[in-house]
Amino acid sequence: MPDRNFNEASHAPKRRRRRRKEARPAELIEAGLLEFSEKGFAATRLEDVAARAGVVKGTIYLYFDNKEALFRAAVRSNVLPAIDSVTHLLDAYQDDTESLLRLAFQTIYARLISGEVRIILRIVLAEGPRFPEILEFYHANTISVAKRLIRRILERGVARGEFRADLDVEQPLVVAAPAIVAGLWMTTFDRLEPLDIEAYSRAHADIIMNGLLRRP
Amino acid sequence: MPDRNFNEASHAPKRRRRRRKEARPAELIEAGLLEFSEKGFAATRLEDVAARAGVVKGTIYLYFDNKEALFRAAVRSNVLPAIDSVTHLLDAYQDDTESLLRLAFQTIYARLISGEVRIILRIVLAEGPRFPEILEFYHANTISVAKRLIRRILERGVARGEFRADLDVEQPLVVAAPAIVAGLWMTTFDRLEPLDIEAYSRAHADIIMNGLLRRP
Amino acid sequence: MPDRNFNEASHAPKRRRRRRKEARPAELIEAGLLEFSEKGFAATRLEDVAARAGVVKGTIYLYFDNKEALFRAAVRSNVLPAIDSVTHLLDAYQDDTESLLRLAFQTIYARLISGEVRIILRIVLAEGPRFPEILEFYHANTISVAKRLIRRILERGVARGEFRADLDVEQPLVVAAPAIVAGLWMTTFDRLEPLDIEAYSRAHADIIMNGLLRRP
Amino acid sequence: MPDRNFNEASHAPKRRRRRRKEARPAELIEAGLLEFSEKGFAATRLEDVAARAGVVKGTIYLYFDNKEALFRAAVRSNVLPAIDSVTHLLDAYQDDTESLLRLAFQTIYARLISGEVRIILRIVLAEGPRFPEILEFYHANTISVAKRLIRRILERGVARGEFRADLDVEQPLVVAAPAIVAGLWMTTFDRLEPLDIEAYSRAHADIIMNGLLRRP
DNA sequence: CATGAATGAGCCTTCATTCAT
DNA sequence: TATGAATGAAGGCTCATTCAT
Repeated sequence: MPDRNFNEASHAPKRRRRRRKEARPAELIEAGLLEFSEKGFAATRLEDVAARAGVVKGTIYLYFDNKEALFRAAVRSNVLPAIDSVTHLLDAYQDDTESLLRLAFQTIYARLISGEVRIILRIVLAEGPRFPEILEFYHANTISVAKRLIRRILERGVARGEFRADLDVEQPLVVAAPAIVAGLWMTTFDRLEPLDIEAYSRAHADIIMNGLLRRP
Repeated sequence: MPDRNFNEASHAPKRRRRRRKEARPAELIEAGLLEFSEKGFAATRLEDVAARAGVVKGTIYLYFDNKEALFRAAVRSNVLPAIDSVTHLLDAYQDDTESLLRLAFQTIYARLISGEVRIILRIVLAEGPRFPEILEFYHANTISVAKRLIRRILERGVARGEFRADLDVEQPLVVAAPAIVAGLWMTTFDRLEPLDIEAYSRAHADIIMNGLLRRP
Repeated sequence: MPDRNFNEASHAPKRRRRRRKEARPAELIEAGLLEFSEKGFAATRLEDVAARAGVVKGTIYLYFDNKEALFRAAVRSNVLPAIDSVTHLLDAYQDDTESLLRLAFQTIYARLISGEVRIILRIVLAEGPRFPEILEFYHANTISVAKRLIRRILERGVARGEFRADLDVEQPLVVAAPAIVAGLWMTTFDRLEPLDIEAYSRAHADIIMNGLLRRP
Repeated sequence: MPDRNFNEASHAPKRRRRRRKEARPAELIEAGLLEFSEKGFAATRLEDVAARAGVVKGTIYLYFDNKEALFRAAVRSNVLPAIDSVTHLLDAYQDDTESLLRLAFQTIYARLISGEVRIILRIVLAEGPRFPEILEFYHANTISVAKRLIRRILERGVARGEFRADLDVEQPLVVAAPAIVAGLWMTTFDRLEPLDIEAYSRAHADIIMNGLLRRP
């Protein structure tokens, strides 16, 4: 049970009023994210979300119009940050493209392990068909950006003569796919057959790099 | 003319719409498969499943104990056949491993396009966490078998000196991952950004093969 | 499971046609009686009744219009016979009234133990309020007759100077009540606290006889 | 669907019918008690119970887990108080045992007429076989206590030389039976043949007392 | 006569949503 | 802001009843 005893305190010990106004929804979004990812949209009960956030059911409606609004907010919440960090990498990079791509892989796997990204990914795949809007949003803000990113790396490698000249740079998804599958695996089959993420990511980088690099 | 119903019978004879005498359970499973994949388990209404199969709600219970039993049956229905065809390929193969793997890729993509496999895959990923039993079943009967298959191909390649000696044959998932991602893409983002499955699968085979083969 | 294999036999091995026509409903009534007494009217499933009689659900409708009709038939079935035997006793009796009443008690308890009577009694008490018709029927054919019977015995005892002159012969129910309670006990609390029916019926006869007889 | 109070209502703010601020569960139990006794457990519709209590169906589930829980609560509600009052009688009694027993009879009949006790008794007898738990509870808290009570009175009478020495004090049920039967009669056959409760209870006390007392 | 597949109405139960406090 | 009691609309499941075979 989270702390709920600072409510009646006349002087909030921590946050200013302006912050509090955003603190509550954030808690609800966080709680919603977890519930939705565990149960799916339809099977998630707002009562459980509320309990997880330490409030009662009705309180949710102070911040969100309805269940779907909360769902959308939850999905949107953690999407953007995941991309930016990788994007900046590329712009300023000076070294050879192999190490750049390996760096990108490292970043991706680090994020996969953290959990947030995995959860959202699974939710989007699971509920996407019923929420085209979310699908669109996720595609535009995550998938599409990530694809473009990989593609630019591929183009860079080809342009600099590092990658094979006959590479189809239009298919960056192929290059990233093993990481995506790893993320899905960790939210599904991992309990049945744990994935050695270390060895897996090494094999991923190894095979793909080998497949991309120009033969000497 | 029947001197029996001379009374107040004002209603038409109301002939039952009799379908082809196909197996009922199979029709229901088929209908369930589609509904579940569209809406997810919780949001699927048995009434809709029944309607899709041309019967009424109650009829489902003549063949399945409850909603979950139907769900399980739907998932199980199309799992087994998908594997066998590929397995046989390997046992009798005589040619070089590259062409063997390319053949395997071809088979995989052909199945992905057909739809059935894709649907099940998405359902399992989406609802898996709430149905450990199904996850287990699918893992044991599909994922696991497929992984082992790819691994044997990799081992064959290495053993015959065709693939790189330092290849980590313990990570066959990396090799197959792009195909899995393609399958998922087609059930989610394809409407937003259609995947050129031809080019994609070519790039997949191209990059991976290049990554696996020994350098001359 | 009763025999169901004589159905397709072209030559019925046992009964003539006329008998069979009554044999089936009797089986259903018997089965219904048991089910109704165990579960009550509403909770009894015709499927269970049918199974108990070795037929399928639909067959019941060949003999009874609906569930209620079967229920009525079941209740009626074993009512009449229970009374007659006692009635005849009285008419021809020559001995003293004490032994006559003791004989009646014996008969009543013998029947209580057999079960049929008990079951019906419980059903009538349980479902009576919703089936006034049955209540009426049972009252007219069983309760009322039994009451009149006891009353006549009481009157006989008073008339012959054997029973107390100030006895209220209008309340025969008081005299029979312990037997009724015994019957109910055996269908309800007996598992929790078994009734020593021997000692109980002796105490019943003892106390009541003592209460009825004239003081010397 | 949503707000409907701004529309065609000419006036009337449509205030919720707010009952007296009585305890909700108690109202529901009261309503349930009546419905169950009229229709039996299976045939009782929670919608009717709710309507009787002035709420909607769903409200019941705020206080009770399910139909059965409500049923149990209804049975329990009126059991305990019914016993205590009689128990106290015995402990402090100083007078002769005949008047003590007559007093006990009076109390019992007074309660029978009030209705609550009768209703519960009938419910327990009717639904008992399907609710062993309730049967047990009722037996332990009512039947058993009442039996012990009567027995103690009988023992007192015998010990003081007031009742016959050869009395079987192990069968107190025989002594109380006529009252039980009266209670059942009033919930079943009374409409068909009204019971003169005055005369009946007098006959009961008269015969039983006569049967118990030592002959001079 | 009997079957068994199918129907359709009904009820229990859940839960998103509302609202007076 | 937050609560919690209450609502009302579904949806899962059951089962009496029907009917073609």
